[in-house]
Amino acid sequence: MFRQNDPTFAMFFLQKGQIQLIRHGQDGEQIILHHAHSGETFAEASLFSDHYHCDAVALKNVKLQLYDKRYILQQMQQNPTFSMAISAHFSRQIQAYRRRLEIHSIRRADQRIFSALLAGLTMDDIKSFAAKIGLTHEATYRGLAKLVSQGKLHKTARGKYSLRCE
Amino acid sequence: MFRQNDPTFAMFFLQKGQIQLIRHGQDGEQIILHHAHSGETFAEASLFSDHYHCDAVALKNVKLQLYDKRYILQQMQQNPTFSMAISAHFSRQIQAYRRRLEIHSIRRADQRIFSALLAGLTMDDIKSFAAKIGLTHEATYRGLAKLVSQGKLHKTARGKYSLRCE
DNA sequence: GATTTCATATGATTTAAATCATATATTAGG
DNA sequence: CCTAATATATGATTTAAATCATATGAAATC
Repeated sequence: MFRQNDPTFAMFFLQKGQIQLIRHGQDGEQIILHHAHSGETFAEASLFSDHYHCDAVALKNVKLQLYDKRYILQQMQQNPTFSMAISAHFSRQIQAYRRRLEIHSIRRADQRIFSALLAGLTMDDIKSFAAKIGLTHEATYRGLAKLVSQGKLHKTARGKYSLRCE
Repeated sequence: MFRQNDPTFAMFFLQKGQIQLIRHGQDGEQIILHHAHSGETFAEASLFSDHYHCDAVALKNVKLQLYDKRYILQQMQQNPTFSMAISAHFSRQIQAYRRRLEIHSIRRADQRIFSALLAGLTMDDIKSFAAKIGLTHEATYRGLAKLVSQGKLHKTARGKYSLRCE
């Protein structure tokens, strides 16, 4: 999508696929800053910066929407309602990330999985869900099975689970 | 600071202390949404919501700044530069949280600690640093000792560590 | 100044998730 | 349709962090 130090031109909405954001240190080491999954926006901070500070590399075939930086900034200048909407969107993301961090701090796999589902994290497929919440897929399969046996989850189909009484 | 369902009146900057944000579910269960540490803002989303959606409870003696909601929204309406500054602040926070999530996904304690320090996470005291990165303080002490023995960190004093060549 | 409290630090043990292995169901591709 | 690749699922083993325990240095309190 873009490379570190490229001039910024847009922020993105990832409709499908997966994007990895990597920063390159001066001594050549790579730091993974973020894995963007489908349904997420990324490179928001590029709106307020001249150059991208990391690479955005597609890990799967991706489908994405591009939001032109100049257009957004212009709208923000002219249209307070637009600004407010952007800010509101950002603040909700901050909220969501804080919650995800708390979830990541839960040590027991089954509790972590359950909290993640309560928080509304989507489980498109189990392997990427496992990665999202910082567990191996094996631990996630076992945790899901445990939650089903505890009656906290309902298994609707192979690989499909739903919260009870939701 | 506030209780769930209270009408929103402000967002906060926590100068000192620790605040826990807790949501109460309908069946009485408590969900920890966030632990705010000194130097962090919280309740940003309250700017765009009528009622607080969680309790904010002080865990230590706190010192905080209060940003009046009406004033901020009024400024955002009238002053595009202000709006942009708020949005830029939010987007940087999003960036930082994403990075922290990646750090949380690193399994080896020493690597997690090192990445956190590289990312610029502050280590005011080791116990709260350990909590921030999702490790026990014991694991953190051991990880720090290992990093020192590997020559990646320098121990400047009891409980004080610094990155080499920074 | 003595005492309590807490952070730092490390040793011993337990535990649960990671890892490695394997099997089956499902999907994708030739 | 057949084969290959992948997701789901679970068993066996390893590993490293959590837990429990203990000791010391530093700061706070009386």
